[in-house]
Amino acid sequence: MLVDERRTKLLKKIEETGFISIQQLVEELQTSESTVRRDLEYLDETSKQVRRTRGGAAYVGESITAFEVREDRALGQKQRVAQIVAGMIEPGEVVLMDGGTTTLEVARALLGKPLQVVTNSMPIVGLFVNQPSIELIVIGGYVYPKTGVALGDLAVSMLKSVHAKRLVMSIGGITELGLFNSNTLLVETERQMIAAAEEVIVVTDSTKFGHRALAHLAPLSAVHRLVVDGGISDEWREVVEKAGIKLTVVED
Amino acid sequence: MLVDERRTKLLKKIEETGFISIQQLVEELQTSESTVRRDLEYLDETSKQVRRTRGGAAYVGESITAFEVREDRALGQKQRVAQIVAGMIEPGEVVLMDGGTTTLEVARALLGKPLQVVTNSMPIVGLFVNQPSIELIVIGGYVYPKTGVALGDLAVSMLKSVHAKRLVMSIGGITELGLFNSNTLLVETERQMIAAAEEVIVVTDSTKFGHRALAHLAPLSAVHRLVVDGGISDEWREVVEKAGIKLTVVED
DNA sequence: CATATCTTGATTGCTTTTGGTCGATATCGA
DNA sequence: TCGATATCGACCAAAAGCAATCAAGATATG
Repeated sequence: MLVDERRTKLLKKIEETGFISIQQLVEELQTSESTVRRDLEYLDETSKQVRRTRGGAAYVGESITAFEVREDRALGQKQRVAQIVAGMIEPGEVVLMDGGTTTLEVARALLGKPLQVVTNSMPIVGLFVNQPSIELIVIGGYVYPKTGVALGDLAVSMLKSVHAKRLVMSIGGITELGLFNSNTLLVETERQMIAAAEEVIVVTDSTKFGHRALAHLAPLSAVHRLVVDGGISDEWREVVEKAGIKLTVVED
Repeated sequence: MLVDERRTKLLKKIEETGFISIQQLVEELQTSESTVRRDLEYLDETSKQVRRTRGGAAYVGESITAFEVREDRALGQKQRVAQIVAGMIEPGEVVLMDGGTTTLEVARALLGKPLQVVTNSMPIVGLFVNQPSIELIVIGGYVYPKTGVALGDLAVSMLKSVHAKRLVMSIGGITELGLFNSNTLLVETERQMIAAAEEVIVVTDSTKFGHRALAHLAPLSAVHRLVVDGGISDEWREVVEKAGIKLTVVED
């Protein structure tokens, strides 16, 4: 193999992968470690697209390759569901928002829309603070560490003095007996949220159906709308609709 | 795995979670405890976004968005003042924390110390959420946009049901007439904070002396301690000490 | 054809990185 | 308060990576 040919191949490899080890290059180019080192040294000096690092080389040029594209796979579904829910919310409304990763996605989809948002979720607070279009009211209380949600008596009593048009909430499980969640303090708080809202929108994924969690939250009759991904079975569709809930299924 | 790659991943993990244990990092990065320690040590020194704490590492950057970055000039001084104030606070205490850039700096200096923190400042919430050593109680209410502080009736009534050992608060101005701040809603909330705390620590910079702001907050007699930078004049020192306030001056 | 030059692969010490151990120190629960 | 446990920093030996060097073969040059 010619020198230039080998170096071109090498550069291409680095470009493709972003990172590559010397060992890997030795194998792929069928040459010695010394040669690879020398080639890298040369490319590092001349091309300015390659940076040598201990153990290999990295591509630092103007990203021909999709560096960041690796990350977004499973998010697609949740984001589509979130978009649908966000579309249900009218500008200027008062929206009560529960914690959870799905509701956080909904919050992202709401960015830019003029709203009054009431929430006990610190991640959502972090998202909305300094958003000029959003008037933010935070529900205080003991912040549960893992989820960043304010709970407890303080939260409950504070919720008693607010009122919202819609509630967007997520759940830990759902059966014909109603909604479930895993934490009794959380359940207590969420009950008060339901009491404070005119319309209750539950957003969940289809895997939650048929699962009960530790604590019973509310009967199905408390829910007005439910948004779920396409994985929901026909049996559960029927259960939900029989309960008088407006069901929206977001197909893949 | 390459060194830079590993450190990048590590930094990302910390950023995502706010706090992460060494054990968790060992598992997720498939490396040894020693290596993780060394990487953390490196990141702690260089990146200034990461702070090592016993058992893991915490993200110290502006995790809750970059809001109002007027921490320009006297930053170093502010940090020294913050360190002093943080030293006044014993592990295990209940601390009530006001909003403001100086108190935020105090909060940073408190990272890692086991405490119960009560606050209405969303930036501080963003800093402490996910910190295992800190039990966080957030004061709810209407979130004032520019500063990210919860105010209003809801905040006041919630403050009525809490009690704290110490209050760390900042002010807009101070004269012999007492403390001042620029926002009546804020003043109302801060008055309730003073009522809820056993010891009131005011932290400020020397430029605030002699300036009145829109709203009178409290007389000097409400203050127990005051921490200020070295720029304070002898006249003001005397005024403060005459008022029975324990004065700590942090020299440059 | 002989010689000079270049390239390559292997070897050799040297440095960096790594993973484990050990005593010291901090934290937590009784 | 006092042990039990966890975490830490310092140290060390092994492994990995590196630059420098050398010899053998290829290629170019006269």
